[in-house]
Parts: sequence; C-alpha cells; structure tokens
Amino acid sequence: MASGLPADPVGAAEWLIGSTLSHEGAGGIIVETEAYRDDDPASHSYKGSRAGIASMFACAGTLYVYRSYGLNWCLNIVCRPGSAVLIRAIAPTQGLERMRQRRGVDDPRLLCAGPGRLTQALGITGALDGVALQHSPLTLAPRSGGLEVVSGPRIGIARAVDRPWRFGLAGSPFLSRPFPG
DNA sequence: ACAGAGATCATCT
DNA sequence: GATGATCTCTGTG
Repeated sequence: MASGLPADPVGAAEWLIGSTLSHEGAGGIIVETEAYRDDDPASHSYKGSRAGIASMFACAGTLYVYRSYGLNWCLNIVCRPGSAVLIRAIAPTQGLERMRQRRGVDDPRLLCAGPGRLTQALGITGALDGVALQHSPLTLAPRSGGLEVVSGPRIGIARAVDRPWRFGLAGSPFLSRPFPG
C-alpha cells in the first residue's frame, strides 16, 4: 500500500495508533484499534466471503463499513483480503464543533470513544463500504514520531477473547475503555 | 460505580 | 427466530 499499512492486521492495528484520520474536516488521532484476521473465530471473515461482507475480502486499503446492533456503523480498513483493522476511538482534533453537533454531546471524551461514536462524529456511513481509502473522502496520515502503544483483549466479542489484539495509545483519555494493567 | 435493558437490522440457523 | 466487533438510558449501591 502507498501509505505503508502492514499486510498483517495485528501489525497494522498497532501501526495505525497515532495516525491522523479525518473526514471532510472532522477527525483526529487514532488512539484505539482492533485486529481481525481471516483465521480468527471472532472475525466476520472467519467463515469465508458471503453477502454483506464482500468488501472485507477486497484488496488492501478498502473500507469495510458495517452496521452493528442495528444502529451503529463500524469502520474497518482492509489490510489484506479477509483481514482488517477496526478503528475504535480517536482523539478529536479537527472539526470539534461539527462533531459535537452530530453527536449531541459536549464532553470531548465522549465524541469519538467507541466505534459507533466515532463514525457518528465523523459522519461515516455504509455509503463508504467497499470504497478504496485513497478514493474516499477519508484522509489517513501516518504518525510521525514514536509513541507508547499498549495492548489487551478485544471488546464485545464472544470468541477468541484471549487474543490481545486490541491496541491503544498509552494513557490517552479518549479510549473507549481503559486497558487492564 | 455498576448492572440491566432496549433500540434496530443484516445475516444466518 | 437468534445473534451480534454498540450506545444510551435507567435503576440501584
């Protein structure tokens, strides 16, 4: 990939921490991600391609956006066919006022702390599902300096809970939940 | 602070 | 008919 996204979702999830993600002037710094691999029982792609998740089997850099629990949109970036990284939280830096309006809350810590919240704050919907990142209204800028990344068990899944494939920026107040330890 | 329930829908059994 | 990679509100300690 042009952006240097690792093909392995676990490496990509860690790599994405600290990157800047924005959509039409609203966005911030990615502080929380999760990796989902095609050989991973917790992944939508585990049982192979089927209707509704086709974009997860597209080429690296494709956006996979799906609806969760009937109401929330969740944003993933495919890093290899069948494997993707779920963007779980960002530290809001641009377009604060716009995001507050869309979310209907004032507390900046509640603007983008969670996969459903961040898509709502940025105005991301299923319309972006299957679109290539570089041809989408989304902008992704890799991190510049080093930073401390922590990892832990993923959230909200029933299978393969033991895999520590959730990554976060150490000490960030914008995480959807704190990391154990 | 923590626990439980409801909202809502594509996909699967 | 059941199941989620969720969020919010409400009731209780």
